[in-house]
Amino acid sequence: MRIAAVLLPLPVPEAFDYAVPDGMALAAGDHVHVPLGPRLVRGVVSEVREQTGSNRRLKAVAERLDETPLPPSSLEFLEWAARWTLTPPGEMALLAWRGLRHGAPRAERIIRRVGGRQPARMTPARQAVLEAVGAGASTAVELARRAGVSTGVVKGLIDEGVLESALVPPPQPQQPDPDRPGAALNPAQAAAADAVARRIEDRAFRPILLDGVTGSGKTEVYLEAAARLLKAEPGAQVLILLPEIALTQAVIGRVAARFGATPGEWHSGVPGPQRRLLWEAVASGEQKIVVGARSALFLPFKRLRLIVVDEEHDASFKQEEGLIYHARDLAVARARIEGCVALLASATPSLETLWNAESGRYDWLRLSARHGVARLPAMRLIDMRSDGPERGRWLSPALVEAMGETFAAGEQTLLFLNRRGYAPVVLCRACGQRLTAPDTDSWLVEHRYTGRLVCHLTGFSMPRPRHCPHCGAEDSLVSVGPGVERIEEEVAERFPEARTAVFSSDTAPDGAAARQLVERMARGEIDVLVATQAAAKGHNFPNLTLVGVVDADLGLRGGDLRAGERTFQLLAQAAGRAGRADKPGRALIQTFMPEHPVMQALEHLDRDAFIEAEMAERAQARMPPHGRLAALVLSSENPQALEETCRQLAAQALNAEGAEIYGPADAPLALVRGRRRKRFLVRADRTVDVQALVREWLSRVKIPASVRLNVDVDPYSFL
DNA sequence: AGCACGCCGACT
DNA sequence: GTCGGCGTGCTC
Repeated sequence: MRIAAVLLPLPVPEAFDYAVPDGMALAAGDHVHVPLGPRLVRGVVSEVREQTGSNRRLKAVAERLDETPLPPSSLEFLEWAARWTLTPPGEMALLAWRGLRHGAPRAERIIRRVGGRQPARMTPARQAVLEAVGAGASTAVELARRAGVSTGVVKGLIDEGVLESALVPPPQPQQPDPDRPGAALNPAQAAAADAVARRIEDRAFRPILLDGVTGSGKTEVYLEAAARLLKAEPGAQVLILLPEIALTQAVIGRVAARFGATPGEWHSGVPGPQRRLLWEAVASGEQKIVVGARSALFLPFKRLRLIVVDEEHDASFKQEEGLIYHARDLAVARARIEGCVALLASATPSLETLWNAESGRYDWLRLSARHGVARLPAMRLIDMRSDGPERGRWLSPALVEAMGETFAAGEQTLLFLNRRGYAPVVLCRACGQRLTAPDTDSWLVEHRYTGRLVCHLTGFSMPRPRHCPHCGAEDSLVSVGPGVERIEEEVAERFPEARTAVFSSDTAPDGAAARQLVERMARGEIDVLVATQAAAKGHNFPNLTLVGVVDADLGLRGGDLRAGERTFQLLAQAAGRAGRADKPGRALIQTFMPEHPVMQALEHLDRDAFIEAEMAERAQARMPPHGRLAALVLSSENPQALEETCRQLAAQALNAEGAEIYGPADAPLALVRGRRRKRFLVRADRTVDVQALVREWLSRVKIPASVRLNVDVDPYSFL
């Protein structure tokens, strides 16, 4: 008798065994329905083996589903990732077949013009429809929406034979043409592309760091390497991972221009049916190039030969909610399992990656020259203790003066402040209380455009009240500190003639809105753009010559491990926006601690010195990348159960050689949505298997159902 | 995650 | 005397 191990989307530590009914052809990777208690659930077979001893009576697999199976390397990757992140393997597997939740898109009914036929009677509504349809084709609903008329007008034109409707099947993946001429590469780019291509030809696992300053042309390098791969091996597949959905459109455009074919697009914003189509095309090998966010890592590639992790240092690769994983680390693991190249690209690589490059575990390719004639911006620190603005203002005289010069020259300014909304804190002048979301410790942020107070942690929001909710005083609430909206207000006061805009996840909530803002900026329709990190990444504004960092110290407060590293990366990237074309740029950085190593490194654009100092500090503290961390966050609505669980965990904390367990401590946000939160931190030397240590520790303590435990291996956020 | 089992308050 | 609240525990 044969046994199938089946991964089920449950919080259980291993696959469940089922008997394979006689005559059922079943293999690893197959999708099945199996009985679980009183119900039938869906799962994926991880292994089929012969029964050895008849120990237990097993239930039988109910049904093999007619779906594309997961390829063996996908399964292997999932199981490895589950062990690495201490996630139940079935829940990890769910990420891989989530793309199958929807059916494939059905053939779509589209409307198009018939020859040059004109309607017998022209009306303004009909005119609008004919203009909207132009030479292209679209659905009736979409067409009517664009023309601003009802679908009845469209129908009338169809009846008259001016328009016709036709069924078009969903599009097939477009095949990239690697023989199209690419961009002309400078010698450094050509050498790097050649080095990557040769590693790919080795057909072996190899991580490569592509380390190049902003504007040095890293994208061209990896597209050229991909072209050489696709030419040599037409069945090869390439995955390009990006930290944010907002960046996908730009890269998709670059890929399309290089290869004459739109790549597959994978992220949460893509509609379900389209995702199903891409999933199948990736599994069959039809889809050669995929551009996506971190979850694209779980696609069922048939012959993955190159994984690119662009902006590899970006903290957005760390998934923080639900399943917690770092897509960059898992990308390297997937490359190892596939036996292929992982190319990590960044202008400001993470310490982890630099450490691997320095030790020779990764190849290290450097691009130093800025592409074309552009030079790095002139950096200047502004000491806010001596040269700051008057009370209630946030822009220093030096920055305002520079903005004036820039504006007078007809050039653009980017003011960078990584803080959404109008004011980060609202407090009552009468009682001194700060407003927070219900049953939560985090402060409410004032958003003046919408007139609401918003909790950025829980999503709670309310209209700005007239009375203090604590003491009832009227008109006593004051907004403390600046957000991007407040900076824009100050700019408008100081430069009434300047055209201003705010770029944050509030003003550009989706890709389309972001693209629109970027285009307006690129066309020169905005003089001063006030932006959060949403605009710091990857956009090129030729007429932008001044970058002002409003509060450079923001990311350094709160004292988490990577505060310095992250601040350097973010601000170096923001400053790098200035002066990309032939105009010299400058960056002014407002700080209360100009002597801080991060500020010194920024002023002198001396990344290497900063990295060296930071690395030495980490080595001293035996922190990553010189050591490893894991965080356990326990939360519960029941304070007694939480206390008791923490007490037991603390009592069972094992003292292994080269590892320490700290805690329990109140998590920095000790109360979220009515749940109290406690935290343990494990620090270990690199020689210690942290996952095994945590697994062993947790096996000794029974966690009651009322207490939720989140294990975060290699934590990034310290909330 | 579901779903059942199990032990204490308001109803025909 | 039952219906049902959700706390606890198990599912191959």
